[in-house]
Amino acid sequence: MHKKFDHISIEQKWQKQWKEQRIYDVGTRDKKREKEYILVEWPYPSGNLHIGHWHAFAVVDIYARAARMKGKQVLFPIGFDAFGLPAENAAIKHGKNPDIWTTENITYMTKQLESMGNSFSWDKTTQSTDPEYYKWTQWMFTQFFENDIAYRGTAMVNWCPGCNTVIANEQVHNGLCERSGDEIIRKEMPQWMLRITQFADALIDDLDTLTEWPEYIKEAQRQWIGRSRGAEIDFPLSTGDSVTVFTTRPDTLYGTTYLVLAPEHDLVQKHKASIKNWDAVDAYIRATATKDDVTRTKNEKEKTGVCLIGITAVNPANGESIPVYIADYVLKAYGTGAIMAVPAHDERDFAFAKKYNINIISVIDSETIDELPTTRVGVLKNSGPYDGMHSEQAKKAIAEHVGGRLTNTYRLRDWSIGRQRYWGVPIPIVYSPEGVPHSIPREHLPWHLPTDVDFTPTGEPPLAKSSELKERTERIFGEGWTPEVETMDTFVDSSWYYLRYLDTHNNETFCTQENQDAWLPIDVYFGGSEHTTMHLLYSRFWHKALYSLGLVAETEPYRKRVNRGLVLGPDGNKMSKSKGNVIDPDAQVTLLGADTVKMFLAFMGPYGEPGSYPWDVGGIAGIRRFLERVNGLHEHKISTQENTETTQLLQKTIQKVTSDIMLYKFNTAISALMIFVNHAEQHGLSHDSYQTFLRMLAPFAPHLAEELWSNEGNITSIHNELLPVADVTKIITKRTTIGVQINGKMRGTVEVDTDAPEEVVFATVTQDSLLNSRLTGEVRRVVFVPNKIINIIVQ
RNA sequence: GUCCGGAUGGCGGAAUUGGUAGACGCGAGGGACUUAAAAUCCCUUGUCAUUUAAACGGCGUGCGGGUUCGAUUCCCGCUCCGGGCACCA
Repeated sequence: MHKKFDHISIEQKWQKQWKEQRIYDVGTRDKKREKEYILVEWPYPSGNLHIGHWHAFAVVDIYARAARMKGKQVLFPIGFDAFGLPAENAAIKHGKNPDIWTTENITYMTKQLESMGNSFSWDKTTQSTDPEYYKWTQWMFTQFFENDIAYRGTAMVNWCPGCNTVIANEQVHNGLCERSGDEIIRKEMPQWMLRITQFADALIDDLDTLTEWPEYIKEAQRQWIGRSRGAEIDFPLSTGDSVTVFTTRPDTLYGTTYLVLAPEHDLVQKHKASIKNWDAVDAYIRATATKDDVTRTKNEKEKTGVCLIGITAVNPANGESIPVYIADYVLKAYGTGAIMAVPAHDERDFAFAKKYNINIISVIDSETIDELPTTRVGVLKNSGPYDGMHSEQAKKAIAEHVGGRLTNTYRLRDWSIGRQRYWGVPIPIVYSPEGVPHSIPREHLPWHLPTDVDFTPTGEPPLAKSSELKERTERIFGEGWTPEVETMDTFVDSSWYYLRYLDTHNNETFCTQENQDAWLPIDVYFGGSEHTTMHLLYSRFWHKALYSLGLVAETEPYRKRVNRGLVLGPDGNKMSKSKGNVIDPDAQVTLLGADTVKMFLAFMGPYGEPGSYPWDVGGIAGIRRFLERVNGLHEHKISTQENTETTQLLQKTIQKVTSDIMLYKFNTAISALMIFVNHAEQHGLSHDSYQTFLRMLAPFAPHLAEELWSNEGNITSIHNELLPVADVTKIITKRTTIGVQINGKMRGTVEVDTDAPEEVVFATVTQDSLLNSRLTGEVRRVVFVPNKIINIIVQ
């Protein structure tokens, strides 16, 4: 009977020792070794590590450890993204400062993280709430402000009149505020913005340089940015000025029979006096304002709008007078907030024109007979001098003819980063007595978050209630100066943390050029698919903005990106408290051990493919059984010569395991380890093979591998060893089994010498009485693939 | 509606520059050990039919076609599921 697998004492013992000896610290860059910067999305300190965190960090640790055991210098940092709403809500609920709540959570979760036994680079940790961190978030903002990347603009927001504040999209239900029940008004408000749209082309085009990103992630970003190529065209109005529309189809300009403005369009208010049916128009504008995007798309199957009586426009192509409408199917924030409507060639315009009896003129003669509307391109008709021209040429020709400007428009909008919240980075701006914004000079950074603040919601931004902040501003900048009272969106904090990890304690700069050169780019970034278009795009933008200011040397931060799958509850549903299907990792670790939990999560399915995997109670027991057998494997060591098969299998296992790890296919790597153990238990293995196996096991079950390694009398850590390298010469086998097909159907196998030629294999088949009995008639053709298959076509 | 994934045993999943489908694990059934149970170990396990049996055969990777000596893999047309986006001009 072998020694029991006492995971609790083994794990405690080695975690303590690793921590004391700091074996996973990276220290300074050692140029003699290749580097590998492995990044995992830093967690929010919600209070408890859930199974998703384990899936995110413990499984990636296999990859990190393997890289280290390949002799690389590995940076595998972890930190906390600690600003945000939950802390503020908890603070409101418990009357505690968010700082205390956050710090307590971080302390607890750090302990939980240590129980994972990960090889994190604990000497490189940081957190977004540390003033030494947000000092640089603020500094970068001031650089952006001074270079017109950050600006004071306006954005459409959900305004709750009851709460007297801006409400996030997810807090609006059926047009009503989740908290107060008041009807939400969509309105434009002044906001701090970042010019992400200025980088839209680079954000799309540079995706082509990211050759190691999965295509589906790049495609998601392209779609999110939503670049449309088209033209801006001016339509003169009867009021004397003009309206600019954006269109992707300038070739259909002759078919334009009306214009539509977004109800919120500036020109509507401007020409209030000229609009004869103002009451109806005004009512429509007010009705639109109460609709958030969700209800607008749900309930608005039918197109609605109001004609602006008293205002007409001129189609610049043919000089004809056309009516002007407002309609909520045109959005203020997209394009120019106004469209030229071509009912013959746009489905929405068609439905609208039918309803309001507007002219429909077809200007495209497509090859096939289409019912209107058709959005096809084709040869033009009813288009004056352009009749007979093809759409593609006509787009440019007609746009130029009417003085239009070829341009792109994007679905992506500028990033609004101001939040009327307490628990965030204060926006480092002060206003002069005249109300002009100025960035706060570097010597006053960090611009501390004040603590004399009542953060219970009243509608007023919490920072506006701080007398300390007010006094501080006047003391430094002079009487009458006032502070900005908004804080930043937390996506800002996480847009550059990968840079701070490289230089966590630097007081002079966010990260030295030397450290950047030493570690960037990030070799692989592991994360959740929910961040594909938000965080991942924001941080790429942030990096490009820094690049445009000469603060970083490369245009892209992440060389590879891997999105992991999702762990579901045992019932196959998403884990949630209300469903009672939540698996508590701490309980599993106590019961079965950290190595078991980690290996089970790795064994569930291929990492890096967007699947979802139910937690299988029997499955984790199977992993535990496997580790117990590994724990007893030393009893199968033999002092006599090892079986050749065992030697070969070991080499094959090394090959399989090491290559699978690099492909994030930890599931099949573990399967290969199991196959080896099954074999070794039956046939025995040498001392050398045993130790080689342990080194392969080390990334997967670091505690157990260390224990068994030390039991072998080794005095240094197994995690400072190198991964075994397969000896290919030992894998070559003398005999090979070849599949035999007759007329394309599998009929059996034959064993021949490896690399045997066709004649030999064929002869072997004919010597097999069963196979030979099927070879009736004339052999017409033989297809032979060496060492794999022979297919004999008869008759 | 649209874009991106996906569909393989009772379950999670293996295997694709087209070449022996179902590795590994779970579950299930049978057996050994035990007074008994747990644990452990051994055997069986895609499906259908035939035979006393060893065996051998038919079918089989969502559905219907196609290309090929050979298709889970490639092509065409569907169905269903998951995720993203959605009046985008």
